Amino acid sequence: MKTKYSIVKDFIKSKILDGTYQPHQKIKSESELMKQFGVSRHTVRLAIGDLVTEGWLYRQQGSGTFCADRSAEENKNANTNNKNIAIVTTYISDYIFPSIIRGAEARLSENGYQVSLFSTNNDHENEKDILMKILSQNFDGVIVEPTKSAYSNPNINFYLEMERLGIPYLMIHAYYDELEPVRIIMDDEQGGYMQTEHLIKLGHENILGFFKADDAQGTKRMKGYLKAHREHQIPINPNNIITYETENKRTEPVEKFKSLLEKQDQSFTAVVCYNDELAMSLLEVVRETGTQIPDDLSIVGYDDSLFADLTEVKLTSVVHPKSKMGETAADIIMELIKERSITDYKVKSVVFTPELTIRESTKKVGKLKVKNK
Amino acid sequence: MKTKYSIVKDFIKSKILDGTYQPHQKIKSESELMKQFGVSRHTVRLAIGDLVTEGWLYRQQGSGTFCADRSAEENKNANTNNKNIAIVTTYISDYIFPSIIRGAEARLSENGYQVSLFSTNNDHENEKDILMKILSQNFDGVIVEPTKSAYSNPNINFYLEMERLGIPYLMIHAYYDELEPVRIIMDDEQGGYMQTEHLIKLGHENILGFFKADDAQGTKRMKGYLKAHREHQIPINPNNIITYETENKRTEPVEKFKSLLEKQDQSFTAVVCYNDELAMSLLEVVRETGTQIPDDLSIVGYDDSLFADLTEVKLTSVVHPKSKMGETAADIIMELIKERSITDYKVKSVVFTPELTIRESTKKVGKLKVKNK
DNA sequence: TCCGATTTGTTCGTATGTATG
DNA sequence: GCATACATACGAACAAATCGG
Repeated sequence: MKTKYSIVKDFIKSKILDGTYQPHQKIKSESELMKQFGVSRHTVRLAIGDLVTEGWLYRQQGSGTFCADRSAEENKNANTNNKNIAIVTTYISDYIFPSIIRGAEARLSENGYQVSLFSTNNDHENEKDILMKILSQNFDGVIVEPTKSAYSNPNINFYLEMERLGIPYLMIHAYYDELEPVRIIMDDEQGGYMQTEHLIKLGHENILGFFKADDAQGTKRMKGYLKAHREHQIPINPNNIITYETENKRTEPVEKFKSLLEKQDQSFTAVVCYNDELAMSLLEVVRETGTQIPDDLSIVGYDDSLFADLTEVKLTSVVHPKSKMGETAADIIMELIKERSITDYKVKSVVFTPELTIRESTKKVGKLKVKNK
Repeated sequence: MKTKYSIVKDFIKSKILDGTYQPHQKIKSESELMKQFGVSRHTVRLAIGDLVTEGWLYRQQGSGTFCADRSAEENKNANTNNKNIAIVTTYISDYIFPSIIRGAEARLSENGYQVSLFSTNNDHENEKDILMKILSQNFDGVIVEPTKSAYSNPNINFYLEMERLGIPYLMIHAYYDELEPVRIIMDDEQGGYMQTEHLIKLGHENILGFFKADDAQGTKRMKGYLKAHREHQIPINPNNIITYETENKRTEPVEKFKSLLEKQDQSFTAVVCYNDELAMSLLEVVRETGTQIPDDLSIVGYDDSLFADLTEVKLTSVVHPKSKMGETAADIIMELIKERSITDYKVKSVVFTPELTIRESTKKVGKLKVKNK
């Protein structure tokens, strides 16, 4: 060991081992080391580079070179230098999830990460199995779309364990309130508000609202629906609010809507839908009864999905960031991994502001009432 | 990944993974690599240095740089008894892929396997990167949806290397002919035949055919289209066949269809579409020109996707097994892993027989011709 | 055994790009 | 906007090990 770079290397290493450099502490900059040892930058970089690959240091461009925290790293994950990220969603193929996954996968694989996919099928038991599996391996980070986020979660402990092990995670779409995790969400309350306000401004006063009850998005959108009514001093008819569970999403709301349409005394003129998927189902019913959209009935969707623009009646809908949300989640989980520190959720969380895309499914309320078959 | 040293690095790594460099074989010298890539020695050394620390190469001063023997190391990784399967698709979010992935994921996770997702975005370069990544880890099996399966594949070597390492893989949707892999496919020729024959039996004799040119499905469906014509002794008008590439799927066929519709002398009465996605795009055009489906024009889709049943004109379409295909692929890859033997592809391969679901978009040819705007 | 060509190892200098605070 | 710090890249020189003749 008489080469210059190995002298520099040994010097830095000894400073770490004798405690002069504590984990996450900045070490001398390259130029300082050049001066101190009277060597070229290249030599210093060789020394530091070796120590980085050996796990003693990490570099951050623009910021400096830091002492690595080797305490947590003692576990076996040191040998497998693969970068793995788990994505846990409720459903893989439904609706807008593919776009979110695509966005995340694209961004992550660009950066050399590998994506493992898990789906809970909206079941807490499955979620538990998956979290256990994730915990028993060595993922660098986890992106979670919470299962039944409106309810209390029996798997909180697994997330806490993840924190204890220093595995960063973040939640998309919604989050378990108790955890205060970093999250990438929409302002769903604002979204529900915008759906409803749009209709109110078109003169509608009797507005049906369909909301999913088992996820936080649904309850928040309903909150926005109520807020819009209150702020515009429109009385709320409790019978106008229909909630449903994910399991029954294909039957429950459709049947309730059907029976409401068939009532002689119904007088609603517009519908706020939890999402475009539901809006499509309701449009199906509407078509059968011969009701005209938007002449007889206005309808607002949510997510601005492919459906919105595809069908005969193009749907007024709230824009969902979709793949953008996936990309953002990917970027932030990578940041969290890089920092390896516990971050206040407020620092990293992102809230997307909803926008309304107005198409053909909404219209000023007219004299016409919804026709019964 | 666009830095010069990473290009050199990837090049060398790919040579190792595709079997060009065998263990202990000498690789190109630094000066040769300098010439080959037109870069400085520093850059070459950076690339090689990385690969040395990652365990792919070892250097011997005065002698050269050599491919490392990783066989011992593979065994070390092998004892991490996680069951991992990679799924490689062209696109994640498009269309019917989410259903296939869901089907496979569900079945695999039931059996304790973990699914890693990769998408090539229909680009051979990406496919190569992904195959390299898969080869450098320890996957138990790989499910591949081939990229541009109609063309010759530049990454054959990586699949051969997979075989050499005893990693079972299978292909879905289509396959690279040279490899004769186990495959889960549809009888696309039969599908194309059924689409066309259905129209012929309804009296149509002037049938447009839109086919994707860069995947095997497209060419096979076209083959079926031609066969149906021949067998029913309907003359084929070459101008009736339109092919397009995946990259242009949103523009090329639509524009060609538009210009055909606008022609004064056009006389086609039906359209065979490569898939429902295309059919939807064409329906959009049709709607703008005021042409009536199915009175003025019959149209047949393929895949029986969500779209088929969702729109105003419900689409006659060939049924695609979708999630069933994913499940089957999962079952078979698990069998292959269990057997750990080289199986004749004929034993395990599955060919789904297509069925036609007749809905509202096709009708007996009438006196009416397609109207021009 | 020595020589010379080749190949990797170490070191210096310089320049420009990019991220951070 | 600016200085700082790391990232990438080019060029050059000499040292040390290897190998064939």
